[in-house]
Amino acid sequence: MFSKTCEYAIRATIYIASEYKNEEKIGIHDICQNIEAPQHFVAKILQVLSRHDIVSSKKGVHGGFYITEEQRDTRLIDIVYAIDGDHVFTGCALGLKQCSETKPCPIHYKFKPVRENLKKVLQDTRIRELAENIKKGKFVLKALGI
Amino acid sequence: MFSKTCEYAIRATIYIASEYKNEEKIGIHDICQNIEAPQHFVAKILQVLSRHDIVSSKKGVHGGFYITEEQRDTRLIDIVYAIDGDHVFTGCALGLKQCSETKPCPIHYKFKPVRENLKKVLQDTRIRELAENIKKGKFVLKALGI
DNA sequence: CTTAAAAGATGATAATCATCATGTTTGATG
DNA sequence: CATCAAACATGATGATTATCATCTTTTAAG
Ligand code: FES
Ligand code: FES
Repeated sequence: MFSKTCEYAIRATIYIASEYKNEEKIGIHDICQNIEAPQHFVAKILQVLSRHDIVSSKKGVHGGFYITEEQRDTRLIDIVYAIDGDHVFTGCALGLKQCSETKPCPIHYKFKPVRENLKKVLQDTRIRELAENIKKGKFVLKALGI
Repeated sequence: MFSKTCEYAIRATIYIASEYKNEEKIGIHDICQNIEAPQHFVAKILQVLSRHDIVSSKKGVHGGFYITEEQRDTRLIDIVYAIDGDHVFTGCALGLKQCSETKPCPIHYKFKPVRENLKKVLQDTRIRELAENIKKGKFVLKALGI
């Protein structure tokens, strides 16, 4: 559904939002350990998110990643757009060069509700909410056990 | 959503089903021209579909690909399983090693209906129906114009 | 029974995506 | 103002996916 890059981006953002408080920035090492992801790769991804104003960062001693109150309102769809682009929403499910309402592929109309449903979910879901749920322990950001 | 391999697989199967009649097998060249896909690649894919009993083939003079009446009842989900496996249905949307109901990721329950909807569509759609619609000219298998 | 046209099989190359490594810039702190 | 810990930037490697090429097997037909 999403690229791995995008999966890591979402998990990292949620983790930062769930951990950040009292101005204490979160280090990349900490992040990667808690979302079980490769450090260098996630570092690169977070730089992109930072440029897109989805997370914030600070260099130097006591630096790290953090998230502002406004950024907590980021919707999942913003992250998907920033990383994967709009392909999943506007591309043809069967790979035609153009997804078109007038010259559609055979499954266009069958897929439309699926895609609209997906889009709606991503549009309606904000980082704030997901981070709260992580804090409450309702959900996890890495597989437990083995 | 699907791999390119899977997209080509579905398009090729639909094309074969829409063209095959009077025992005249369809050649790979014909197929690829009409679905706008790379010939060698699709040839390889069709061999896999053939082994999975999704399409049929015959070697030699007047050989080619064709589809039986039973094979026309193939559901899209069968093709997806044959080519892409079950990842799209059972994998975690955020890339956790395990998608789990008891230790889910933050978007598990939000995605559940999307995935179920997707699965239902793929389960309910048969090649026969799609091929009929192509014949009627309601849909296309390659982008028109530029 | 030879030929040629077709799919089948296998491996090679190319493109894309994911991951790793290395050095540079920034900024708090003593 | 020197130091060091952090993110930033860029490029290199590795893995996976997509595509291409070459040869083999099958089979209708002359
Ligand atoms: S044309 Fe294929 S999904 Fe719209
Ligand atoms: S745990 Fe992530 S989708 Fe089920």
